[in-house]
Amino acid sequence: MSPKFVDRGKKAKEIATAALHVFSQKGYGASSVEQIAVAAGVAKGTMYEYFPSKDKLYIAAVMVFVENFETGLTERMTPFDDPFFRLVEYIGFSIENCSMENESSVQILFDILQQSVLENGVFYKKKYLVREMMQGSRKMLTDILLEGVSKGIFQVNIARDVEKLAANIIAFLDGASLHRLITENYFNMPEQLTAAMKFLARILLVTPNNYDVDKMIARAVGR
Amino acid sequence: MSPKFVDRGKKAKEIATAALHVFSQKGYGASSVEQIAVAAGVAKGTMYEYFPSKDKLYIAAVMVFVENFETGLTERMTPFDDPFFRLVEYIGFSIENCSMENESSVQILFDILQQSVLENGVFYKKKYLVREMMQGSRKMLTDILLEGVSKGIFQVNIARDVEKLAANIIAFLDGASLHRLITENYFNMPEQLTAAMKFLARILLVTPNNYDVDKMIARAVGR
DNA sequence: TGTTAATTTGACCATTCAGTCAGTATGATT
DNA sequence: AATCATACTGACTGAATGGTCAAATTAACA
Repeated sequence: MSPKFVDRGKKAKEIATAALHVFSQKGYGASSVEQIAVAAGVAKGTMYEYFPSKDKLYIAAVMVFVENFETGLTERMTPFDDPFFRLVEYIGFSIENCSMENESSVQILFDILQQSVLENGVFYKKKYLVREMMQGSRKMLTDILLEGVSKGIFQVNIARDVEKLAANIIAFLDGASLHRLITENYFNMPEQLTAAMKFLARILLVTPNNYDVDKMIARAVGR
Repeated sequence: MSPKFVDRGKKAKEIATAALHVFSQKGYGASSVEQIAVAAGVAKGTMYEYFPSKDKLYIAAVMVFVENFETGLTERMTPFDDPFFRLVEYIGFSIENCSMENESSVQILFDILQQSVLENGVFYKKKYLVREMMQGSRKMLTDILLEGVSKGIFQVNIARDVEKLAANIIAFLDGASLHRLITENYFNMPEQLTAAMKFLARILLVTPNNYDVDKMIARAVGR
């Protein structure tokens, strides 16, 4: 009288990770539970043992994505002290996340947004979930900006509307990632971002001339 | 010996317009041909009389969208002479296109992008089509910028990388529209764009103090 | 090794949907 | 009114897929 036992939490996460792969390649609608089951190396029935529906499975997969994203972002920024360097890293991470070799990351992001916007989307009635999930990385950015102000590196006046500025920078990065995917070689991400960063440098920094933006971007991207 | 006759071109466009409505509400995947047929007031069979497949129907619908978009944009900008005013109108049009009362317009935009990015999307192998369709509005923006330079209103140095600047502005606008849809009231579009426009004004204008950006945005939005 | 409950499986069901097609309706022309 | 090519219809088909469940498998323990 003692049954077989598996670590259900761990297995659920494995399945969710496999699901993330498939969902990012094909999007929610075109990914079948069967496909995901194959990718996860289990039978379809097992999927429903761990997740009650395709929707819930998707949400779990998205949560894995957000987790990975934030971990990657944090890892990348921690080595740097100067807020402006951290900002460049933040943006560099966005570039990498939409490089052609590694599209899936942006693709799932847009699938998430799609699912929030369309009438019958998974997140249509649950936009608060998406907002919550996005809060993490926005907070990181806000913190960088405020830190820059308090260290006297960024101009004081940005502190008043930090939230707005952060939201705008993220909006721009997402838009840029997106255009990069569509326009392929026509939209050169490092060049575009270098251009944008130069503007940003002029707006943010107290002493713009202390930084060589071109060199910083080049280094951040050529990781 | 003389058959019934209908203006097939006109009817095709009517169907495509109805299709655009449905596609913007539900996205490509979740819109059924039957639904579109009902919306267009014809039978499903008739759809296939005018469009050989759902994909082709989608492309036709998207073309209607792009056409409408460019017409609207042009109409809105023509009354203005000053390039900076035209720029504000350009951006104001983006705001309107993502106001909550009129979401469909942004929604179809993101569906298009989704269809370009996902493996099995309608535009996945036809990204050039999307590029072509987007060229129109990008050209308008480039023209505004160059005109501004040649009239001595915008700084000369932006002329060198106009294309990049234009691409970045559009990327930002798209990203902003997107975030607006998800974050709903948390992302206040006019405020966000006013903030962004102020930065842009400082970067673009030779004499920023000649313009009252707040007032201009307020007017452009309160149309 | 046998027992037992947890775990896994995949055939099956019900539904949805793109696309087809045989037949019906239309209306310009004679 | 009769003709007939064009236009239109909607029932049908075949394939895909979300979700179920009875039966098979597994592994901890006695």
